[in-house]
Amino acid sequence: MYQLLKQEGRAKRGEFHTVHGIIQTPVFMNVGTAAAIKGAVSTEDLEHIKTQVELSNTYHLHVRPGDKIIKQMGGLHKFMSWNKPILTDSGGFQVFSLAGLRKIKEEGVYFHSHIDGRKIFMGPEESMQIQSNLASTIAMAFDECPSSTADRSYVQNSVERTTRWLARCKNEMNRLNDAEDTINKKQMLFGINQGAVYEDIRIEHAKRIREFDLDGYAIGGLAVGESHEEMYHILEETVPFLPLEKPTYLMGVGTPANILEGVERGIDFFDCVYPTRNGRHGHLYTNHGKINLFNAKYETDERPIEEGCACPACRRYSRAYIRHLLKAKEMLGMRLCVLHNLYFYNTMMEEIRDALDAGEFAAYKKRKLDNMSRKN
RNA sequence: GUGGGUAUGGCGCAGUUGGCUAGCGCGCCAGAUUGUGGCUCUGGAGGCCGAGGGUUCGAGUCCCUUUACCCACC
Repeated sequence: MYQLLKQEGRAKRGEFHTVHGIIQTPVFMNVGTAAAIKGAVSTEDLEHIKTQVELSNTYHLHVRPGDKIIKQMGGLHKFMSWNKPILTDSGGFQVFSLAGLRKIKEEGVYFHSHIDGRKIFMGPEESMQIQSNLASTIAMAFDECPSSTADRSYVQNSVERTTRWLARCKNEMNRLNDAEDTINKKQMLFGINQGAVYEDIRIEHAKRIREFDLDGYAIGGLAVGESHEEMYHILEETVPFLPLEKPTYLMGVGTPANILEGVERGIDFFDCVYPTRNGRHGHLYTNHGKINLFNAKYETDERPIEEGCACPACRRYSRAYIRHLLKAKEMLGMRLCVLHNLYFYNTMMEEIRDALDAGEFAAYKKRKLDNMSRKN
């Protein structure tokens, strides 16, 4: 159940009640594709860096270790020892990101496993079954994410198919939630809006999927090659056609600036690999812009990544030390960097919520953007 | 002391029978990366080839001298 607490312009401040606790929005979900945040980050760590929601991937967990094994182990929460909300991505995005390894048909998608090459079929029903086995808090509908450069007729057909798939997802989810051996009988379902950069297709699709009365609505297929301006424009045009009384989720986005712009346009949920992937590569977010710890100028830098930061890395380690760890390929280096970046994102979301509560989001956003663009 | 070997950008090396603005890996520097295949990709800076002399139209490549280091034998 979503409760809209406050609005500032189109920006929403809300609470999303789930069987695994309340999610304060806007929120940034921390990406742990294979039931783990890459970089040797434990779920215990997540409790220290303000993580509210963990995100895992249906496709990856289906391939390894197998959703049936996870069900046997009591579901994803028990398996990875994390009792707060988990959102599972449907596997739909892999249709896009693993392009070349797939064949899309009306019934679903044929993949080749990136692990061992074996052929896998996944359609709406399979995706729902897998996600039900994983027993995540929120399941995502199985969709197709067409390329941002796909032509109009392709996108039109693709989106119509995604709508048909959504109907099948909802039916299957209802059936599974009623089944006797289902772990999470209150699993929620978010639908996904598509339409590439064609605003009329986006709007039409938004109207269609809201008729399904889902638990939340995502906007997919953005930040895949189009410009930031196009992305913001699509958000401005599309979000107003999604129900205000339900959470909105901008999938796969993004940079801190993207998130601030997204919040301003009415987005509640975000997720992105940036803080984790960039952390592993030594790119660290600070309030004065991004820094690359691999740079030689940090070789003898005794300062923490960011002065005043309370994350596990900044509390006791210097840039010089962490740089050394990264260059020596010590796991601890990645770990500290990922922790810092996630802490940065999670803290920024907290600041955004506080600003919204105080009715000062616009001012906060401007200040944050100004600071981050400053050279240091 | 004798014999042999090596000296080419920060490090490790390629450089054919001497021939265009001397390459490569790593490193360094700067970017990219948006529902993650622990990656990958894209640029950039930096050597006049140990030093000196000679042969030649032309030498990192041949000759002489010299210096440093390595190995072996005394």
